[in-house]
Amino acid sequence: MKAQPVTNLYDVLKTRGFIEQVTDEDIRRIIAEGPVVCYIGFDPTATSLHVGSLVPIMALAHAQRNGHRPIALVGGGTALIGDPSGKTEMRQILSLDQVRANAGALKRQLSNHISFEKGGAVLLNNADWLEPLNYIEFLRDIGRHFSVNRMLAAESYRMRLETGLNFIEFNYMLLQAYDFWYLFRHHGCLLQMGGNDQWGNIVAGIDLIRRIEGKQAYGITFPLITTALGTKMGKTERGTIWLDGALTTPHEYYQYWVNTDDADVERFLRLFTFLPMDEIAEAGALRGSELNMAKSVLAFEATRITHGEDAARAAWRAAVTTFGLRPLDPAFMPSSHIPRQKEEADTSAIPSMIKRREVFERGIAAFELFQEVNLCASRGEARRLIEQGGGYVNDYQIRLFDEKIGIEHVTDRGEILLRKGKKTYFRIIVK
RNA sequence: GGAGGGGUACCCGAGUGGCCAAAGGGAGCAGACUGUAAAUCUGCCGGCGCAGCCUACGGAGGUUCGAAUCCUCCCCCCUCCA
Repeated sequence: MKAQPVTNLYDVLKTRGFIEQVTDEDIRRIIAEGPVVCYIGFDPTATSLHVGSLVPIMALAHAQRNGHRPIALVGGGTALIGDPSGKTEMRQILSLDQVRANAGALKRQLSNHISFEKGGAVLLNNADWLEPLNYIEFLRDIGRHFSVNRMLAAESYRMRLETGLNFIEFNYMLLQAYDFWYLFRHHGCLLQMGGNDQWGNIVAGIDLIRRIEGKQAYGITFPLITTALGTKMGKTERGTIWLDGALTTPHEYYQYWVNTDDADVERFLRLFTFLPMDEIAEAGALRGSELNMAKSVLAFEATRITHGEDAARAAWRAAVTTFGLRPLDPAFMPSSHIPRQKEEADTSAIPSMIKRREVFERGIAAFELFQEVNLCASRGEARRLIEQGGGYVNDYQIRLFDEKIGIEHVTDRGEILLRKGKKTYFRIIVK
């Protein structure tokens, strides 16, 4: 093993495609001089983070890997206000209880990517300092530093000035600026990162720090990541790809990544894995169906990062059993832990449901079964699916929509494998 | 508060008494072609064992043999005036 080359976090982020805007290029020099405390805010607006939050999460992980100290800030306080940036309508304001519950879930998930062990990353909740704020004091100490004229000029508000912006949302920028100042003062945080829609809020924080402390702080924003098709990251036909394994199984998660558009593979390997850049460049040079190897690696690594190695291997085995093995040359992307040759067939990662043996002794119409396991939303849909030739049992195409599925379909593994179309599998465990 | 415009399926959007389960587009699903990619082409796209029935055009009533379409009241959104 050769020694790890000295890397600059800024360069890492830059070459991997994380940087859209920087408030001041000096940040590169400052990062080179020593460990820096940096922070990114996460809104606890849902019970889980999703793939769309992966860019900031990976950025924090890179910071940690390069010897810096990341702060993940849960916006428990600001979520009570609602950030108007980049939104055309007012966001639903969450209740205190919802925010608290979501903040807890968020904490658990972030710890898959970042180590909060002693001396590592820090997880803070801005409710801790925002809630005790006193309105009059806040206006006198913080509010006086803000120019309404300048705030109105901010891109994040301009759009909303047309549709309407109410006072509570208008204050969001002050609170986020206050967060940055608070973290600067109490945690020595010099750098805030965030999505490009956060630019105005980040700059406001830097200004506030300059005014109160007379010191310089920095900001980096990430590009908005969309797929080659122009869709948002992590949003699919079937819904959001969550990071919580209970909401999106590791198998679905793996499948999401393995279905990446050709044009996105190299970019996604840079953003969503830790594999070295030279290996990624090599993978990106592949053409046509060869790119599928790179997609497997992407899927495996992305799944490994959020769900762990075991889950990733199980998802890989399920993919290999249903879609066939693609042997990988050991010399191809050697840093990846992806299995490279045949392992035992294993479908355990495929979503499943337990059904009683009697059901199949009696026999059940295929379309009914497809609807019952939720492969189809209604019986009508299941019926159409099968009539159009998209229904399979154990990889045999069903001809009649009401074909009886019986005990003879149960495999020696005690399962029935249903398939919808080319790639949606469902496993019935017969007990 | 006054005047006007509007609320149609997942989204956009046509329809202004029967031919409307509602044009067209997008999204989605399936099939063909492929590489678990994209593009393209074809079919499907409210529910129900489906030549029939049920539910649906903001909500509640009403007129009519028949209403998304006409009338009344209510709710919501937008524009202009105050």
